[in-house]
Amino acid sequence: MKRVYIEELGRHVGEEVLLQGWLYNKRSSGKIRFLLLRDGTGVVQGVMMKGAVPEETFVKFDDLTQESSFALRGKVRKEDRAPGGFELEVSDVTVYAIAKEYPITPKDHGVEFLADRRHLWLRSSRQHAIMRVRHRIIKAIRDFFDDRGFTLIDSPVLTPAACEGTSTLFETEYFDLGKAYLTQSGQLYAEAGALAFGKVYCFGPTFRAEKSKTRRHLSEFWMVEPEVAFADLNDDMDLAEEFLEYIVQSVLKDRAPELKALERNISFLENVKRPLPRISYDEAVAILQSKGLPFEWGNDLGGTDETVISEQFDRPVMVHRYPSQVKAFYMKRDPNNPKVALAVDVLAPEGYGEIIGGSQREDDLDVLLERIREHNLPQEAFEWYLDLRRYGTVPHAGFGLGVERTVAWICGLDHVRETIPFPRMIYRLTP
RNA sequence: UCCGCGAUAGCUCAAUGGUAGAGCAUGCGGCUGUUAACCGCAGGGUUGUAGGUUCGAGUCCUACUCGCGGAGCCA
Repeated sequence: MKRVYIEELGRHVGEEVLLQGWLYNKRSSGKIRFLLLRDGTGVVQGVMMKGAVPEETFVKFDDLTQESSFALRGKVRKEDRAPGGFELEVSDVTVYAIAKEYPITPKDHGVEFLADRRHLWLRSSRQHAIMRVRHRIIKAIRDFFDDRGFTLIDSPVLTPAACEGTSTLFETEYFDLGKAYLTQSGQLYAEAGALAFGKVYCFGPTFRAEKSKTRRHLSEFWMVEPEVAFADLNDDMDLAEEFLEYIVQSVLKDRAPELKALERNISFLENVKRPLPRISYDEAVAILQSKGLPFEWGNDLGGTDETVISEQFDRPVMVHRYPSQVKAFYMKRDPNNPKVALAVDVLAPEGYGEIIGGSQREDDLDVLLERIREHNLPQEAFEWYLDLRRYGTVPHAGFGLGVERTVAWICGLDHVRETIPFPRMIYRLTP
């Protein structure tokens, strides 16, 4: 008998098949019994009628508890009354393991309870939908760059010093070489890659030890960072908007059932097409002040400010040319206005905040040396980075996209903790 | 680090300072098309910890612990 998955049942109508999985739920009406089997690709109900199957098969229903592992054999039937449109006319039941009392019942649970059981929570349909969207987003990210001639140059996780010298890092002992830090960004290494390969991206986990406690922060999160040689800020923004359009349209095309299961209103997502609006920081400040917010030129945008600005647009908005004082040392200043950096942040709609941060990089050796001194960074730690300016420096630019914020936005979640299989937060290291 | 909110059955939550309850889950019974099925019965409690006020505290007060949200910081 052929072993099949639930998602392919439509191709096996009328056939006898074998399905293997776990008990999602069961219902009985006396002489007719329904077993809901979950196999990771979907849920289907098996139907048994008393008298139509041997009594020893019929009573196996009584033993099965939620999440017990078992197999069903039977004939696939199109059935409009069944969830999913198909059901299995059960001829045999094989029990593999009876589950102990399963803690996650089909009723409501609190966030803390579920987070403590994240390893089980992943079995639920909502988490299933989120992880399948996450997977599709990551595939879109890789396809996008792979199809455009980018080379994957991953950056190290263990680094000798802070990349940007600003945020708090996780620290560890590294043999006899002193302290090492978990990376907060692969960008500096991606720059080396860009000057070696022209177009590169790195994609991996990054770490921040800030004691942030908000719905937008994790201690460990994934970031993809493309870097392109012979590119300026406009090229960078062109790439970012094409990239976002590709990601969102890929998810809309291939994960519509999952978005529906998440009850996501997709109208904002359907709008994500080029061109995306581009406004300068100065224009953003004008918007904030026109809304009566007490915002002064020179400050960085806070969470509320980002929400107010993004509400003015029906799709992600790019804010460029921030005051250089609030941006990292490696960002090139605008030759037309040295007070601002050639930086861009992309703000997602609906208050999801910054999902992309990027810039054109400082490519002049002397200027970069001055920035390192201004930021009180140890020059010796950056000598290799300065070499990139000593040996054939060129204008180059790149950006980083935070995967979890992107998943939260596309899925319409209210917290990034559901966007990654095992979230790491300030007060949570397990499971 | 600061501000706010919270902690009662395995879970989600009720309970005017006066006998701690319901739904789900679990066990038993019933039901020939269920859709988080439904109906009946049963078991299940040191009300986060420590102290205080009171004739009497789940409820009021103090401290602490843990969690959640926000601010700051950051992406």
